[in-house]
Amino acid sequence: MSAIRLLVLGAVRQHGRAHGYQVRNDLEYWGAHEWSNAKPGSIYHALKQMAKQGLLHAHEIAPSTAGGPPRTEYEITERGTEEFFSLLRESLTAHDQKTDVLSAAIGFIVDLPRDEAVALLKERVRGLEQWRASVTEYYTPEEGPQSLGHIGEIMNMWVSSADFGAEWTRGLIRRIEEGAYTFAGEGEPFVGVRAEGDENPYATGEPHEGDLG
Amino acid sequence: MSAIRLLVLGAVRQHGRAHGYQVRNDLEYWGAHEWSNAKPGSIYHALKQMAKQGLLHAHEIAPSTAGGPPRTEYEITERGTEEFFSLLRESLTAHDQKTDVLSAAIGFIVDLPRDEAVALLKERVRGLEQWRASVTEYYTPEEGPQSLGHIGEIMNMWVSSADFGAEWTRGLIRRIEEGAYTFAGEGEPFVGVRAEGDENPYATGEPHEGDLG
DNA sequence: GGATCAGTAGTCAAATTTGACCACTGCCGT
DNA sequence: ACGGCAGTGGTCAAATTTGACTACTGATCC
Repeated sequence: MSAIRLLVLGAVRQHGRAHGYQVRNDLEYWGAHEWSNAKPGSIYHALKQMAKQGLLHAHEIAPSTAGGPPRTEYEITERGTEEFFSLLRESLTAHDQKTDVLSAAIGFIVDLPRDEAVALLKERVRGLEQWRASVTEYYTPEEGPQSLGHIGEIMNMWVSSADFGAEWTRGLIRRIEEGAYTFAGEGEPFVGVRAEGDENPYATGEPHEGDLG
Repeated sequence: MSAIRLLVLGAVRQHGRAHGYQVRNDLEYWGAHEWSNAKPGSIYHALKQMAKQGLLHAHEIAPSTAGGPPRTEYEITERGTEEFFSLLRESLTAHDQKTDVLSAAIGFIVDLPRDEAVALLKERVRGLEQWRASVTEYYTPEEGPQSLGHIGEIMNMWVSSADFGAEWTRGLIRRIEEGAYTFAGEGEPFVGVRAEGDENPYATGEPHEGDLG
């Protein structure tokens, strides 16, 4: 699973109602074009697809206020909301995911209650630890570690990554448990979208030096 | 860029001449189905595509010795070899890549001379350091770090990942400089493919507990 | 007053990826 | 002697992703 569906669902959800370009802009505001495959084509495709699947409801709208082709506005449905939370929970707990999925999930983590967020992250750590154990056991050949040659470096990288990921997650859990950030049901939510007309301080036309590709 | 082209090119190259199923098997032997998108469809597609592009030469071959449809055998061309090394160098140095690309590159690193491998990895470290600097500078808002809210955790994750990646790479450089492994032009190369009929100790039908997905 | 550039909004063809499926062989148990 | 299953070798349709492109508005430059 790529991160695009989660990102798009979450963006539409925060707006209540949004057209493609708005979503596109939010994702850029979040830096998502730097760590995920959030290209225009993917976004519009995801919107259409999820509308077809009943996760979003499409409103055909008159020509836009500011040039360009007519826009379609989308609203998240109940099924869409369920799907959003399902994706979010899965993305937070599953260790076997690419970085972009986790990044996206962190971006929406405050849409969950604080307790649940912590519980899910703890499950993530457990998963990482288990996976680390199973990899080291499974890929440790009887002929000694040298029989793998440099291929062993790949295993080494996985295992180290797992350790790093677990450690980082523990840090995040600690911060959340100590009261950082504002979670669902704790009053004024964090505003993660720009108001109309607000300028985006992080957006530049071309990806800046240091793009994640 | 995904890792599949590098993997397939490298596999064919090591065999001298290989059919799709052989490639498929090598990749499984390397565990690539656990950390990359090396599914049958992708592999056969990549083979055909690269044959069309002149990177591989396709030999139409009689029905296989062991059941199933007729096989096509592929041989790497000169252009294919150039492409292989080009992809390999890029994958080793570029910090803005997904893990699967780096894993694949590590798997072929010994196809380079030792000096060059070290140089490329050092460049990787430089890239990571620079990128870290540019991200921290670029995404540090004037209103203080708290203005980003939990979104700051995403930046934090990137930056920590960069630090981890750099540190891991430094470790690898150290091991290589200390003489580990056998690189190009240093005699008997590491055998990374199974001989025909050899059984694969790491293959199971279903991905084992702890699949990277 | 025309060129051209940045911003708004989205489309399209081509390439790639996914996941399921086909067809055949040989072996193993009953 | 025959059913089923694992292994061999690959195809296919559908979904997704990519990268380039269209088309329009408003402002700015010279």
